[in-house]
Amino acid sequence: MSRPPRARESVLDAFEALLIAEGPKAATMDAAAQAAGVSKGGLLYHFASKEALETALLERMEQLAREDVAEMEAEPEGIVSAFLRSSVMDDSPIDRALIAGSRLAQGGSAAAVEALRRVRELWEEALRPHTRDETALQLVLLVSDGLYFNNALGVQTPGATVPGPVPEGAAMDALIALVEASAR
Amino acid sequence: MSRPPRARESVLDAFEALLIAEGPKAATMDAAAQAAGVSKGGLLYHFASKEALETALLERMEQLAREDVAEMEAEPEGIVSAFLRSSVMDDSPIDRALIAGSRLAQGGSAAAVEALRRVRELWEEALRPHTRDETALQLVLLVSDGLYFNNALGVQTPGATVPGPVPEGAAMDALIALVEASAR
DNA sequence: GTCTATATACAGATAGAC
DNA sequence: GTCTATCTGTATATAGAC
Repeated sequence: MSRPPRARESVLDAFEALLIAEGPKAATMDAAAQAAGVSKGGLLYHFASKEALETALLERMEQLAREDVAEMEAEPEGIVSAFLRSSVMDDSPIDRALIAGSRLAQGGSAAAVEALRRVRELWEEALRPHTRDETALQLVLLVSDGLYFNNALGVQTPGATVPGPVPEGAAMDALIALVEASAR
Repeated sequence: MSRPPRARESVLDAFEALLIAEGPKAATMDAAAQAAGVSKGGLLYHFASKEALETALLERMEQLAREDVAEMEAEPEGIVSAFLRSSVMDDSPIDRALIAGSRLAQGGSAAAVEALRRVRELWEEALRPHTRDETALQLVLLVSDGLYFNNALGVQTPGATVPGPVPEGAAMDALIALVEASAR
């Protein structure tokens, strides 16, 4: 764990950025190497295969998710509210990691599907003590999944910036209030 | 519109099935041709490019979505309930089309993102008269998106059949009741 | 630890026979 | 309308120099 090589992290960041901005098809090892400023051979020293590169990205995602849950549990506004608000994402490391992981999952990676499922279970366990019953818990999780899904779909087309189906500002506050009232 | 050639529809069905079962990476023109029982040249007579193949699939998806909304509006149990229940999908043509379209979207197709956005607007307009306000409308749509997203992620790994994060049976009934109470 | 050069495989697409 | 054969580009991965 000590301190991963600088170049290794650069490659991982570049691969993640490519997945987010251009999708799994464009996120090739070649493109990642170029974006990270190393040669293909250099990349392959750190990640012997594409699978190894993907695995490393997913491990980083799960680590960030664990840290994020710990932070949310300390939020004064309440974990349900903090959880929903964080589902719209604002370019934080965990948000970027989750979008990239989702791209891998939909691109066909079984490992990514498994990793995302584990992250969702983490959220489920953290939220359970703060919801009335299982139905209310599922409501909160599903609204979050919906927010996340819509947001993730939009990211891919940077030119689009569609007014977006995702509530913002006052509309988001109202939605959180409605879900909290139903769930608590 | 009259009556598309049989072989053309077979190719479209095979392409859709590949997207669902193995993801966008495995859904190649070659694989689609083989699964449909035609040669690559035969496929290319009907669809001159991969883009044309994808466009045809997305057009079929939008047509099915229009028909599906019309049917839901006639449901006696109410459109909100019918809409949520249909979000868990049961291998109907519209469900399969939506999953395949979502695979294309996450695979990087801007056209697929646009098509899915149009379908979502269709739902939005059909549900608006049956919800209390915009916040309630967004709640219903987001829960549906969440159900759909989770279900779509699961499909890809056929061996998995994870107990799944998606509520079933009585749990689903309870969820629908909770959303309806919040939204109506 | 990072590089260049190269092998292998396969996707998308074209040409033209039947 | 469907086929075979082939071209071209590009992705993953290997070999080995520096």
